[in-house]
Amino acid sequence: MQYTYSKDEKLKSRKLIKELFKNGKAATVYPLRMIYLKKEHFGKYPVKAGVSVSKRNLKHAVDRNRIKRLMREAYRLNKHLLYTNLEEQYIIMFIYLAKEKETFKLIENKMKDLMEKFLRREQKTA
RNA sequence: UAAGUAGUUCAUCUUAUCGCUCUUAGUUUUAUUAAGAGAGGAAAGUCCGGACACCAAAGUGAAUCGUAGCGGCUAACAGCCGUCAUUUUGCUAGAAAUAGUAGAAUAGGACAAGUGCAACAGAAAGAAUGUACAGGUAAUGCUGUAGUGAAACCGGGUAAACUCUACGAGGUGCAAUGUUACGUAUAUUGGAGUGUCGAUUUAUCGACAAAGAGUCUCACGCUCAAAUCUUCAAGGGGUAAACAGCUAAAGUUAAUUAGUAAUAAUUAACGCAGAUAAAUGAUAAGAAUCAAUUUUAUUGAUACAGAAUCCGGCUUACAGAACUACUUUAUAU
Repeated sequence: MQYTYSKDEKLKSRKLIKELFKNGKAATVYPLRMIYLKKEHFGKYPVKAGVSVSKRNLKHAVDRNRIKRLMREAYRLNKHLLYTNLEEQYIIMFIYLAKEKETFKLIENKMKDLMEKFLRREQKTA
């Protein structure tokens, strides 16, 4: 299993992001919220994912960068949960809801919980 | 030695594992391998000044805005340096006025164009001239003194009051702008494209007048048209895709020379981030510094803050460390 997170695995197209926010469904494990949508994106990987932190919650760019890096790191180390269990292609956006900075350990644990919650829900509907 | 003020420099470090962006080279066909590079003194606020780009000349005047002793530096500036003046603080001299010296501050042109404003006190704060006393005249606040006040007729004070003077400023910003691709895009619908005169090639040309559009506001000036066209309005769609712009630059470091200095010149070395839902990171261990507890180990903290076209400034934020200068206090000689 590769623990990479290269350009092809990132959600970059503005068009896709617009569509995601319009039609996507949400799952929350505080302080993280996941917005996801089943969508053929013709990439090589099963998932395209991005992260986002609201300017309203964290005022300084330094703090937002820090949280985004932690979230990306947590996703990178745990994405195999999604890759091994998904058969169709998805686009996902992770959003940080808290107004304070959190540690990496907490974010990683919540990320795992969130992914499991997401998988359970998708397998039920499938 | 300690504390304070000002200035300058730096602003945690090392190793391992797992990653990200760019460049180069290879493998070889779209993935991977190797090497190298990868945030700041403020990258911040967006407050000034430029470079660069476009606006169909990028013009003149007005308005508006800005600057304001003098000289210099600079691509330019509201910045910096020097200097004069004024105000002010300390010290020294002196009986004092004041002078000398060290530092700090200053939106520091003009009230001899016009208009406005001036608490309290005072008759009166600007059309001056009341009262008392004295002097003087043909006559009169004509003259002096008293009284209030910071200031009472003096070319009075006041321009971070209007105003005047001198000088300066066209506007919009890299989502500028150019190329390519996608897209039925010169889509579609509606309105307007006038009048007079002259020439002839008889449907074109030229001149004049009026209207329209553009030129940030106003005026002038300038520019813009003949039907697969121009302009105005309505109105729907689409990309926010790729490349260029995009980082070699008023560059950084060092030395020498010129200059009181800001700064400039010469020589040598270096070649120093270019992302775009946006790279420059995460985790673990150790070291360093500080604080607390306790007593020699544990716990906690390590600031302010993250490039977005690029430079020069200003302003604001900032744990701590080092150096320099000055001031104060204590100790020693």
